[in-house]
Amino acid sequence: MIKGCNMDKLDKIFSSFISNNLFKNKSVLQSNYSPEQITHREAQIESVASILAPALRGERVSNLFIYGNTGSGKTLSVRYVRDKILEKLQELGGDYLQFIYVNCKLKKVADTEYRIVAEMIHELKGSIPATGLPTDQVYLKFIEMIDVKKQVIIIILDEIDEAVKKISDRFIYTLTRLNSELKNAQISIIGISNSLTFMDHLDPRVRSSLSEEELVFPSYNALQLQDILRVRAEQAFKEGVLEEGVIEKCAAYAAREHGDARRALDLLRVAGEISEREEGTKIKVEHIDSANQKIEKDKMLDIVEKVPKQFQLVLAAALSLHKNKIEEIFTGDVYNTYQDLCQKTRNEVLTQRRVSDILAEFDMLGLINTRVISKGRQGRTREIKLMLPGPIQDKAEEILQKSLYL
DNA sequence: GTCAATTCACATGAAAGAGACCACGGTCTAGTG
DNA sequence: CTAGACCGTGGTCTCTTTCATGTGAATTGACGA
Repeated sequence: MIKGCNMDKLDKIFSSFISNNLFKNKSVLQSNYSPEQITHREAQIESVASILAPALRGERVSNLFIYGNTGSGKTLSVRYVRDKILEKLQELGGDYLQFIYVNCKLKKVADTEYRIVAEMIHELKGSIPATGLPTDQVYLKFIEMIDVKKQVIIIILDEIDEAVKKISDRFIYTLTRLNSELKNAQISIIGISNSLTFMDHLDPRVRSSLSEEELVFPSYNALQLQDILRVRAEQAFKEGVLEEGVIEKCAAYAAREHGDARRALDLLRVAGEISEREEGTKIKVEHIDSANQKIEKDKMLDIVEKVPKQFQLVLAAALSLHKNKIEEIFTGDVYNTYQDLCQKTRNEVLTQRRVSDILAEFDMLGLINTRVISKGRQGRTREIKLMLPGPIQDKAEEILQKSLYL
């Protein structure tokens, strides 16, 4: 019935998209892009390179531990050095050096010791079932694979703090001790972490072996962010698309978030997309603001939607309490409301212990903000504040209703 | 009024269970020569 | 004789429960001024 009009509209959207493309090459702004040149990280790259250089002679290199805030170029720099070394290696015609890159934060990878080792085997082009084998079998297979010849293996564990948090530091210990079981190959580990305090919680033995060398990546300041953005923007956008002050604003926003360059690039990209959708020909300063909001919003709603049902129930309980204008929400209140909700929707009721954990996880995800307070004789509890801004709240409620009632 | 003990309502930890998934090896079956 | 189907065992993973211990300040009640 509205077919005709619909088609016209779609047609318009498509054609405007084609004719009015602000981007020259959008992938430059995506987070997995590796640029030719890395701005403002020369010193760190040199350090990494000089630490890893002995590998080119087939010698084992020191374990290296790198830390710095998110988006300070850690992963980028390490990958850059890796690629350069591999290039050099090819020039020399050697094959006695291999890198294994594992990002411990990716959901399917992290979580367990088993999967991290399995992922390493994957990186080496081996195959291993996703589950079903004893963990030591997996280690055995890994050892078998790398010990076939004399070679240096450099394992890059990105976001290693996540892995240690989930598992324990035992697996790093096992990894460092693997060398004694190897006859031919040698292993070195590069650990990359966002958390500066991560090291403090480690077993001293692990700590000393992992941080034979240490490197800090300082956060970018606003000026450095501007430089980075300029270089990328030039490649990403067509000429004259960026309005005056856009880069500066972008950099300022990101600098506020601990100088997160990834964030800055995201902002710029999303701003471009927004402007494009509005069929504008320029990216204006206002677009950065909208982009900032949109990124937040998308992130949160995404979580609301993807989280398991029990989580959604808990969130719905907290949300309804909040809607009833109850200023101070505590764990007990949420639990009671949650129980009612479960009965209404015929869902299983979990124990308070579990709900407490779920709330803690929401805190981690940033949907709520909790603070453990003691109310004296009224006991100890979490004080819960919802972190969803108004318009997002409505959307979230919509999503929750849909997935809980239907 | 002051001080230490009490007490609440959870937080936080550790361990273990349930149910799903999976690999592996052994056994059975049907098809082939 | 052999390939494939089928089973039992033993392993992991995730979510959850059970049991146990910890905790910070309002409250209480004894005490002394």
